Amino acid sequence: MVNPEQRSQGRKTVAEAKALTPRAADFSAWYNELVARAELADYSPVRGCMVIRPNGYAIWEQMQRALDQMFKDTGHQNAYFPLFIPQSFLAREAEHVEGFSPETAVVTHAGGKELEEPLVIRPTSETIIYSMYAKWIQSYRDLPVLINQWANVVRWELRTRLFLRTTEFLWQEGHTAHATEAEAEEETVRMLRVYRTFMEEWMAMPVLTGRKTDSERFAGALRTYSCEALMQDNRALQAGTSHNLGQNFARAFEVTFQTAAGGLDHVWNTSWGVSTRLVGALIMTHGDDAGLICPPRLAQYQVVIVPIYRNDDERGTVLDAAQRVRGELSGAGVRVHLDARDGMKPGAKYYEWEGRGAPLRLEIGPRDVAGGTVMLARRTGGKKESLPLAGLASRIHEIMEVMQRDLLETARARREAASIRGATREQFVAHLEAGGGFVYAGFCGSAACEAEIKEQTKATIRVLPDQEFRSPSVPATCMWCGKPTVAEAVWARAY
RNA sequence: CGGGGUGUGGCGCAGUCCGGUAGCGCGCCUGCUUUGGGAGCAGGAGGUCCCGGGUUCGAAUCCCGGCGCCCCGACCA
Repeated sequence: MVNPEQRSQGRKTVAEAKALTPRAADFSAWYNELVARAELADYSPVRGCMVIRPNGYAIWEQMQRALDQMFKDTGHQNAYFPLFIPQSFLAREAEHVEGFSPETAVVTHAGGKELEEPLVIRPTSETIIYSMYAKWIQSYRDLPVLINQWANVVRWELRTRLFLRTTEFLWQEGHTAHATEAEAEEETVRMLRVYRTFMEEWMAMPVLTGRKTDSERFAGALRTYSCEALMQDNRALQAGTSHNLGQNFARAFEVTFQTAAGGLDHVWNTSWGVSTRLVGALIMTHGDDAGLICPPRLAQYQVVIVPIYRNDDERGTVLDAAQRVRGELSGAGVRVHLDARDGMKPGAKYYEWEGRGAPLRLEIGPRDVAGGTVMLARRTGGKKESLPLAGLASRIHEIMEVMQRDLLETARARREAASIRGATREQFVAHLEAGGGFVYAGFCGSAACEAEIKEQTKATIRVLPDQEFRSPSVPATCMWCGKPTVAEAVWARAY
């Protein structure tokens, strides 16, 4: 017996059978299918954990490379602190322990015995790092301390999504110590700017920067700043944070130093981090219904060469030519891959590399070999074009630069189209109902008002925007309660 | 933890109502023919039907009890 569903399934075209769920139909299904299709990550046997597969890890490695250089350029060194933290350390800073206790994993047994003091698996490393800084810092001459670490952290999350929120994730956490509050603030803002630069110039992802309200502040920080991006489903994603920790941890861990004047003072700390969540941000910023679109600067392979041939003769000459092109591009600093798999039709390779987000594809067949040309296809669309072999590498570099810029501008235009400014309460609610996006409006500064808005609309204040993102004019009253505005705020429903 | 859904080859699903020993699409393997946008034909591999009990001559299917996962709510990079 064949029921109607089965028959219609049997009639599906190949394209239908293999297509991702379109973003417009179900954004979250699209995201999950894309991650699987592009082989970026897979679910692990442990709930909430993920395996980052080579294609996904390659993107993270590119991110790491770029960020690491930026950290070094701003005077930071890398170090490594241990995974295990004595449980009592977390408890030393009141707000911090309250913030993280519910989501820590704790080791109580090891070596076949119960431990005298349980060990927390780091959810973040402030406590272990500042306990060490207490040993290393004696004098103002030892300051500033500018250290970063690349590490894994564990937070026992209830609801997880690959890359966006997993129980264990990879990140970097910078931890600095300074002699004055002003210096710490300067560092906090400097690193926020580094993140913004990275997100715009490498990820081609536009972000708003600004300060978090107290309710969204990092547990234990004086002030938290963040970079906020808007995904294609018009939900906001916190992409990076930078905290001015003040002297909170310095007091808890007695990180003191002798001042030039001979006095004793606590240091001023900062911490800042971005995580593998950025891979999720990249997917949801640029991906389309065909799959991932990776900006050239972060792509594992910027150019993929697909050879086309009909018989062994052609195969020989075409592969020969393809290898020469690969050599030339590679020599010119282009990350290039020749897909020489036999027995797979060119079209199938096109779809596969499009799904994986490769920015550029070169097709080389007998006609191209004869004419001394290659056929170029861009992942971002448009007609294929025939390019002469002469000067190919520099042409490819130009095209990648244009593509990198266009991706950023397209994303920025999309974000702006989904943003409204100077909103009233009615416009705020209507905008969220209509699909969402960023809403700029007047805010009275009251935590109670903020909480009520969150409860009733699910929208949170993403940031109190930095100067350059503020609106030319801001309503004089809070869009929700009508009391006088103390700051402009940007709301959105968020991941 | 509350509400809803779901568990069947690697992936997506049908079969469950009405019990008879498992099927479809994609993927995978071998061979031949193919290759400028997801190849065709032929042959083949692969399943504790989530787990444990029960009912029955017989259970993917019915009953009881667990567990996992997904979605929606309270927390979060």
